[in-house]
Amino acid sequence: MNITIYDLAKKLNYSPSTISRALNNHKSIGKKTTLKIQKAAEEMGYRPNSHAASLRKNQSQTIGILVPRINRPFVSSLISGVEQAARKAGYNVLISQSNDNFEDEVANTDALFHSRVCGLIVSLGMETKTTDHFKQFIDQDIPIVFVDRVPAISNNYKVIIDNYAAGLKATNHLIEQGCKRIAHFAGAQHLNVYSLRKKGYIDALKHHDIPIEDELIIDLKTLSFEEGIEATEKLLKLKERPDAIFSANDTAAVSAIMHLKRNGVRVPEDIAVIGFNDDPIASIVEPALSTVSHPALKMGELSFQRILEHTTKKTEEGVSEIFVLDTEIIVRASTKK
Amino acid sequence: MNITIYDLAKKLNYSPSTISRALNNHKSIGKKTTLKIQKAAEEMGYRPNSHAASLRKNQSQTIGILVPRINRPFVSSLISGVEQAARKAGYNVLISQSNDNFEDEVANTDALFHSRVCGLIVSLGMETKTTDHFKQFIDQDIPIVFVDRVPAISNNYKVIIDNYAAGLKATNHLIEQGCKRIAHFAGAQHLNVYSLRKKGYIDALKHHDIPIEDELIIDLKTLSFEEGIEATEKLLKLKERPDAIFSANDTAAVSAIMHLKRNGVRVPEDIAVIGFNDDPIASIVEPALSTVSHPALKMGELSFQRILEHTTKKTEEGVSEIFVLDTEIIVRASTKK
DNA sequence: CTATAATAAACAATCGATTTCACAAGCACC
DNA sequence: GGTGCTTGTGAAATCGATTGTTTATTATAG
Repeated sequence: MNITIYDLAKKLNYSPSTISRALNNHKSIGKKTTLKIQKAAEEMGYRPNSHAASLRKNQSQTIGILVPRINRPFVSSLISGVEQAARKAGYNVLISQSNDNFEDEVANTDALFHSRVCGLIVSLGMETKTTDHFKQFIDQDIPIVFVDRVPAISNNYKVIIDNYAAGLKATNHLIEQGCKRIAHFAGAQHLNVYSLRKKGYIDALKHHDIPIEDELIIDLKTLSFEEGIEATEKLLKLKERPDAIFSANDTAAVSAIMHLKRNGVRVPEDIAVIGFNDDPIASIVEPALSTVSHPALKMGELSFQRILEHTTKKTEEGVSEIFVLDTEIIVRASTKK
Repeated sequence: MNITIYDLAKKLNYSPSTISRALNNHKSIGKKTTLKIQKAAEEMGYRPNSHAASLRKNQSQTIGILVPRINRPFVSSLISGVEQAARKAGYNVLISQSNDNFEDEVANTDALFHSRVCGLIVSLGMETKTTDHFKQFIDQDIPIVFVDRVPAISNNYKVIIDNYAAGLKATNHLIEQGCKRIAHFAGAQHLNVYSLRKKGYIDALKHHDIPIEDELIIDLKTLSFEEGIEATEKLLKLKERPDAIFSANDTAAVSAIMHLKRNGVRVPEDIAVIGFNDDPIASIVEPALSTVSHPALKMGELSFQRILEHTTKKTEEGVSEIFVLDTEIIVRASTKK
């Protein structure tokens, strides 16, 4: 049914080994032979059986992606970027989601490992505090690229944005707009994306000699729409209300804007709001939400590049490289005082 | 490095074939033997090498997904649903996107075919008018499930919503709100999701003896944000403006609302708007957009179920079944006159 | 107690590509 | 003309699981 290298061998009067080598551009095969074989393979519609190759090499031309949830704007764009780059290079992409559940994350990691992926791209779940489940990859020198939500371990690649700088920039932007009492919706602090944003926020205030007030910093678990409303409610009850909010994501920021408006608070005049991610909803809410843009697609592409380079260049074991991408403050109506 | 059935065979003093059969619950192996072997496999952390099995069986425990674009709310939810169900059943999921480009769609279909996926879930691209590239699957009795954007061919499964009924319902809803001149933003008419929605719209008008006016039906290519604005602009220039818009997707509907407001047209008082999909932006825009909800996650799960049943139940070749899911009109402020 | 059937497990071939080792031909050199 | 080298190719083992065929074992019947 399918054409194999044996069929080619018979047809061309070469041995299967020669066919295999020619198709892989092995240097030990003569140029004209290689060309002849490749042309014939093309003509006969030969398609390599990737399972056979994977079995023999104990590795597949497939990379795995593990994310908390596929259907989030940032994540789906990230995946899109990975897929795009991988497909172009002839790699397949296996996906899995942990639902921010640690056990699922471990199980899926194992499943991808046993699928013999040649590389793994991971964005950690909310609950993840240990990383033993990734050890098996490191042991076999299978590259792991952590994206966005990364752990503090080494022996892997990291593709991230400078969350600290972004936190600084966002807060500075509010200060430039004349805000003096800036609140912060912080995410789960054991995830460095959120703790760094908070740190940036705090340092920006310090640089401008603005006191840090605990009542203005609201730690949220998931930064959901509902939590955004609750947090906003808390701020509204304060004796001295803030004049700005820096939310660690857009979802909470948008819900804040909507809740503020419902309560007769003007945005940005009374309270300016800036978010994080540049989700589609950010440009739809009114006033449009200023935010920090996250180059999701590019992060995906870059992540795949890391794996490809590691795989092909055969870099020495145990490399750890961190790639930091730029963020951009997108100024919209919600912060234009 | 990895434990194989040979290791198990040696350890337990059985032949590899017995091990294999025991692990697959083959009836020709005694009960106690089966149990003993399975327990030992578990204890030793045995993991089957899926590539070996795939090679031998010429088929993998992997299903392929082919969609136009991963990072669209409907699609990423669909994928999420598929992944969830597949993972639970021990299947892997390969993804690929066509970018609504026909050549990419063909190339990716081929790639998935040669990856020996045991089933394929497809949502067609905008440009797709022929379906020869799927023939290879049908020939080998590999199940294909078309979702949402489906072709008119048989020998496959289809998981869809009743677009005609949804078009009817949406239009009827507007009529019930007292609208008399209802415009329609129609999508590419060679895709039946859009032509059926339009048909529903037209028939709803007919049922209520409302004349169908060509100037109120605006055919759009992609229903993008920009096209939504252009279409709205056209409507505003009409001598007699409509009092409602039924848009075939939310993106164009939201951009219409925003453009209407910019032009001093009140929504819903002057013009009511209803969309389609229930994207996140629908509940953020003001007034919140009424829309037709699409059970994306469930469609994904169901699609996978089709494949699983086809694969395990070994149904006769050439079955074609269509699964039609319910839609729901979500009434929000944009249509409450 | 033997013959036959039924059950349990082993043998060996197979899937398709890769890769180690071997080998032959061609050439240069002394 | 023999030695040593390069270049090009082939034979055969291998990766790990599956499966059709055989063999060994046990149970049942006569």
